[in-house]
Amino acid sequence: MASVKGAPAGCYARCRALEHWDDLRVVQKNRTVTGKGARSAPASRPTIKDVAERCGVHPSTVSRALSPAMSHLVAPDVAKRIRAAAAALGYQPNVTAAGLRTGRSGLIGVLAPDIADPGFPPILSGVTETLAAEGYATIVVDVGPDPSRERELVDRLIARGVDGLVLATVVLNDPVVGHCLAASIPVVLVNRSDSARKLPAVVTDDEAGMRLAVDHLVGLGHRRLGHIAGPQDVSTGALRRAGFKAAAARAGLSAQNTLIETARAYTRDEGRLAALRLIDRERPPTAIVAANDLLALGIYDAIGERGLKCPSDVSVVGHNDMPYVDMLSPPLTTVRIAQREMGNQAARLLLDAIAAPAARRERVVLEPVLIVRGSTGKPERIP
Amino acid sequence: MASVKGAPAGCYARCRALEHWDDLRVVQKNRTVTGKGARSAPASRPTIKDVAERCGVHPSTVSRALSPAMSHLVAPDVAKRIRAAAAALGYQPNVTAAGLRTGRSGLIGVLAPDIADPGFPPILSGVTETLAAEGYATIVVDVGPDPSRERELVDRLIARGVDGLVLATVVLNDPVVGHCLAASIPVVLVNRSDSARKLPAVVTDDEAGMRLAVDHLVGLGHRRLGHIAGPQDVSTGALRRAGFKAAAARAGLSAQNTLIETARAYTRDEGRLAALRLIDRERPPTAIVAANDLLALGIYDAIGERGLKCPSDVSVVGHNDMPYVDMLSPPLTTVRIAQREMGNQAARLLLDAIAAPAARRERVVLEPVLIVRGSTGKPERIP
DNA sequence: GGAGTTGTTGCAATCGATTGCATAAAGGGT
DNA sequence: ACCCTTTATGCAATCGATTGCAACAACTCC
Repeated sequence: MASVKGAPAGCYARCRALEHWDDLRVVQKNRTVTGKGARSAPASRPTIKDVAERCGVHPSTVSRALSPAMSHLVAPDVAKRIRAAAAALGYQPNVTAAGLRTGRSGLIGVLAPDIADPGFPPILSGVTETLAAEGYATIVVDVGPDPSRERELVDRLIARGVDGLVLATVVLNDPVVGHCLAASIPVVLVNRSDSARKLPAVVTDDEAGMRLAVDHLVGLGHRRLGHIAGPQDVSTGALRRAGFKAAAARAGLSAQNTLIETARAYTRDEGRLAALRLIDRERPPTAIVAANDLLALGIYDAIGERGLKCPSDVSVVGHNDMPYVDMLSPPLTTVRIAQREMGNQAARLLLDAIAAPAARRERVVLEPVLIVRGSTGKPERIP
Repeated sequence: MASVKGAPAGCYARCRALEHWDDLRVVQKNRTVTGKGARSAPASRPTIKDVAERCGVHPSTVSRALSPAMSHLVAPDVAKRIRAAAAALGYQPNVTAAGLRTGRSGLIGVLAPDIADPGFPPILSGVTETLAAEGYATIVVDVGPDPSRERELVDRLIARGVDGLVLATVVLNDPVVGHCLAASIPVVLVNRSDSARKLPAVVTDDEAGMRLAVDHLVGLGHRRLGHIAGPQDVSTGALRRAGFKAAAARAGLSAQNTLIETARAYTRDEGRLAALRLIDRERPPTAIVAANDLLALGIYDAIGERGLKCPSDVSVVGHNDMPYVDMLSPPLTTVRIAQREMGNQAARLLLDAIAAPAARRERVVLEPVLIVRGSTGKPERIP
């Protein structure tokens, strides 16, 4: 090995000879490894140095030849030779080492409130799709029910050297927002936004969505509407609730005819409990608008429990159009939000923020669409 | 800064004085940064060196003090001082740098056939839960419809330095299996297995699951059963099909009374098409067992299209018990597999493989459970 | 033909943490 | 007092790729 190390380098004319030598060396190397047994990794991946030795050039030249941004600095024929050698050896750059030097890891952290929530995968899918196209990989972290872990998880991701963060978890006045700002790491929020709107975000027009739902129901003849609001510390929960009230008022409904119950979480069971509170009132609403499809599922449960029928006794409108709600009985009328598109846009925004850290904070608001199915109909008994 | 660098180190007695000096230095450093404007990263994270300087010890001592495995090598009081300084500075080790040196990244790659498939999130959730507890983070990659990308994606993950792989994508005779074996990287399969069973895997007993479904239907009086098989290059597709045939034969059904149609993919629409082929036969089956809930959804579609009723005209059994199939109309009778548990076990197996690369290849087979709901009933018209 | 360009390549420092080895001090035994 | 452990710490190399700078060649221009 030492004999080769001392060989002259950087001289084209000798390369044929060097290749010959190197082939011998490689064989020897293999034999040594096999003979000795386990010299650490048996199938240790080739490094930039191996490629350099095989070509008789300096590692730095290999680095430049293989980097699109720097390859113009190396002679075309040498670059070609290097690329060929790299391919022959099956060389793949060690991203960790490059990341240490350049300070960029090519990793993006994604914080999710709950991976198992059917609303999340489409967003994630959009995020990864766009990021993967730019060579980034994503680390998805499930925060779980305890939001206090969020801060620690962000720190862990930063320690891992992520180049940016996608947060699908933030609550209003979330301390993690300030934390990210202080760490000056590119961040983009998705589906939710912070109260101060200090960070770029991709959201849907929650208030417009509620207007679609309310107008649809009022158009059907409903005059007494219920709303099951989501957690009020989450932007969607607060905004959809506000949107419901505003839309109802605009449609001429009095405050007594707009009933609101708040769910403590976006879960089916919380939806059920809130729906029962609504149904069990003295004068129940003829239609209920849920802040979320999962809550709507709970409304179905409650309706069944009370022996009522949807939509004849109670109409139901969901929100998000999560997969397969068209298969429910009755198929759920819901406000569709473009989740995949939301993920794509969030990734795009994050890439922009990474490219130009000082750029302005953009905010993308997507327009929701009402999907009318079987869970809404004319009220049978006008109260 | 040079003046401090030259200060004597490794001497407890001088530490108070050094701390004093260092505080001064820190202030100066801050002032310099603020004054100069943007000295690269404004909020650059403190390194092990910063902690060392602050304590007047060598960086290696800090490294040892902060590493649980090595901390026994450093004096308790010094270790305490170091931990305090690290906490004060908000020091977090740079995982990238450590990974370069140690060769371990703390990253696990997960290959998924389709993140948006409702069956996958629970598995992923189980995997990340167990891995996160051991300090690992997961990179999830969506392979998408084109399986030829799998090999390249694996290589990319390996280039990223992942310590192991969880594959939820492999097909029978998948070349990627040999590729992983050759790369000698810890791998575990989940939900699917390779034909040669050369890799550790966590699967459910597919044949037992089909027996549960078939026996249930035969018990209800069905004598002519249909099966919608999944893709035959996927272990679940082939094994469930074989399980269906075996169970039907064991129950005394003739070959003419066991009808099989194969879906080209685990999708709702493929299920619909296959179900139509089954229903449109001269003598259709009175019950259909799907290899997967998504296919069962398609059966519902087909039944509706032909103006039939489930379960009175056709009973349907699904497989997987994916979220919210209890909300369908009728609620889906299905074979439940412990997806989250599957993820947990896969992660556990992978951790074992990383800890002891030479250990034997384990194989975990989970037992499925039949969940009887409303989509199965006695056949109305015995054919 | 000498000075100035342009184009290629090598050299060596660097990123931040880890770890085998050397060293120094403290403690123990006779 | 001397040698021999034990314990605690520092030193320097290392992981693999990147990049500013220097060096050298070939070429151009006057």
